[in-house]
Amino acid sequence: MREQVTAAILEATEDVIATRGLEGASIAAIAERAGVAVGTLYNYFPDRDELIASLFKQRRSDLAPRLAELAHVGARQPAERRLRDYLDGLLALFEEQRKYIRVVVAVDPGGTRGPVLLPLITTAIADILRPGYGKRSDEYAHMIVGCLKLLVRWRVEQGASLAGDAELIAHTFLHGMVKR
Amino acid sequence: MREQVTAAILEATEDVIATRGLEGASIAAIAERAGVAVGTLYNYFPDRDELIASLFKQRRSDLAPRLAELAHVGARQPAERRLRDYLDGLLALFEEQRKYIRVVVAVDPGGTRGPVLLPLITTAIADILRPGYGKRSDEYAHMIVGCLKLLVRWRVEQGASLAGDAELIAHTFLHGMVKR
Amino acid sequence: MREQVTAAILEATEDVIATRGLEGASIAAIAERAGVAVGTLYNYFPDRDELIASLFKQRRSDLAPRLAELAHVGARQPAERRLRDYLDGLLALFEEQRKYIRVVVAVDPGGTRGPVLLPLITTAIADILRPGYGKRSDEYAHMIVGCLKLLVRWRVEQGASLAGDAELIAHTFLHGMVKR
Amino acid sequence: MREQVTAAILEATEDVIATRGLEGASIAAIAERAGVAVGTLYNYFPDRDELIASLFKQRRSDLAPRLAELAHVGARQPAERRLRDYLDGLLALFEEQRKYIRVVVAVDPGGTRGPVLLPLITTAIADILRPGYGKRSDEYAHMIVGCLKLLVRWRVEQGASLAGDAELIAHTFLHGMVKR
DNA sequence: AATGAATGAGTCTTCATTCAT
DNA sequence: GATGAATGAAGACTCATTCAT
Repeated sequence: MREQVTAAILEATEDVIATRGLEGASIAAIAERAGVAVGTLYNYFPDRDELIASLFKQRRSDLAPRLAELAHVGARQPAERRLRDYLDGLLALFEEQRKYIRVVVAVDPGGTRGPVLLPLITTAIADILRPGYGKRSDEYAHMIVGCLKLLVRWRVEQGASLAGDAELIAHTFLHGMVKR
Repeated sequence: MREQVTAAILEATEDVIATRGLEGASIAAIAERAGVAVGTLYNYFPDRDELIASLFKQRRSDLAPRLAELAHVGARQPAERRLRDYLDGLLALFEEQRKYIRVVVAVDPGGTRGPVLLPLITTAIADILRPGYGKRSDEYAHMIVGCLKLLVRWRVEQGASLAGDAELIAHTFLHGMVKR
Repeated sequence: MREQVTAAILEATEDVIATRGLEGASIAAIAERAGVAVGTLYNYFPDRDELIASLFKQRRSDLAPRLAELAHVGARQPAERRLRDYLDGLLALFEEQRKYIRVVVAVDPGGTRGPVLLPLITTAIADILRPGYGKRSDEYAHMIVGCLKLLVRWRVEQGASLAGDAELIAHTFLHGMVKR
Repeated sequence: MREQVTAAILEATEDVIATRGLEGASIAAIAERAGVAVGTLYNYFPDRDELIASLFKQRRSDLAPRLAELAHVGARQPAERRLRDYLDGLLALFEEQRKYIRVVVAVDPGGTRGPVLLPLITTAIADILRPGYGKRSDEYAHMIVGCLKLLVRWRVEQGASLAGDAELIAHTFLHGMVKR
């Protein structure tokens, strides 16, 4: 019961941030979207910062194990294969979590106060690349995540699907862009 | 004289946004950083929105012609060569404008209210790529700009130099990552 | 409930304007007089202008029908009789609304932004006089209202009663001043 | 020299108050109208209140002796004759000082902070009436001044002349309104 | 436990006043 | 003396947070 209200509030928060941005996410707006009174929010979260942080924490704790799993799949495989598979799984996850991903690509920066999703992914990719790409792997990881973020943001803005983007990114980083 | 104060205020604004983000850039904070009284800001800018917009407009009007020039260099060259040169020039520009670039990579999204730098670059890159890469060029352009943004943000956070990053990005997109 | 708070705020506004004038009626002063916090005012009125306009609107919509009624009483009577009766009713109304009348006599001018009470009265008196006094009735109406305003302001300042003033004004305008 | 600048500033103040009202008479507006810098005003007047008070004081010290003279004319005459003459002289004075009179009829209330012209006139009229009208003379004086004020304000708004108004008021108070 | 009105600290903005040139 | 940019106190308004019901 308490769980359900908590979940509803977090979902409302996600909605409002996705729609109006972090600054537009006033307590009043969130409460309205959640269909509860302002005071009720404060029965579930101590303050606005904590509420927003909770959204990130919640989604992260949903996604982190799945990301971890993705990262460990085929640990014996060559880096190229693992990258491909990781991106594949990642974008499937994104497609499934479209709403939250809108938040992620809209908000990211800001140290520990943001969704800490992209840093997580960056680390995972760096780890995947390390065996084959050595000290460059951190740079590549940041580059890949940058790609991912802006490409996905663009897709989301256009209401387009993410299908094919894993392959697009993987191929580009492994072999370069494809001439027509 | 008036020019100098205007410039100092814009620089203070840039500083504060780079440090505390757009929302942390209160009039009081900017005035303090600029070493002037609050009221003085209002002798130079009609209100906060206009002040911030002016920063973007100013920097853009400094950078836009140089970006345009970069985009036109070697128009007869093959796309690969042009991309390399463009990124090269771009990162030199970034290095020169480090402070403002911190703002750009920290703030970017947000329609016409932000620095409109990255969209400008995205378009330029797409134009460069179009001859060789056809309909994929928009996707590639977004990807490259994503790379650029996160890589640069990372460099800036670490206080590292951007030298070599143009080559890194260009090579990666043209040929894929380099195995060690 | 909401009605009561609204009424209390309007009354506080009336009080403060009567005491310190329109310019002295700061939001802080009104809130303090009303015994509520500043923010509370904004739960009831969108901004200061609207608050003050509401006071005028409210009082006017209370008084306007009664004024209209007064104006129509004895429509068949001769102008002299009607004027006497109108002033009689008017001053009874004033006596009853002493507080608001302080505002009216302190503030009046200023187009549609003020209490629009005196213009209303001027028109009514001009209409009453027209049959007997022709084109002079507008001048007489302004004169009578001027009399009324300064006489009432004087009475209010002295804490004196308005009883007898209707007769005083009516007699003066009908027959001239009375020698002792 | 100093006199001339002082006079110019006071005239500018008068102008601005007549045009935009007391609240619209900002230091900046007055300085602009006077064609001097803001700082210059403060070489002539210690602060805004003093500046405005000086305008009133100045005009009053111009007008007071003339009013006093008017009040003493025909001291042996009967009250009726004196009232007529006083109003006659007064309105001639008003016509001559149209600009300042706009200020007077626009601003009046506010104790000693306003132009103290009307109270002066009220006293004079009461004194004139006292012999013939006894204890009523104060009331009549306030009434006459009220008449005067609103009638003049109305004339000024309409850009009309004040000729005939002295006779109009005098006759009305002596004999009542004239039927057509 | 839910409600939503009340609260008041924090922001933006204005403008009388000062003071270096 | 004149100038007008700089100053900062004061006022309007917002919104996260509290609390009586």
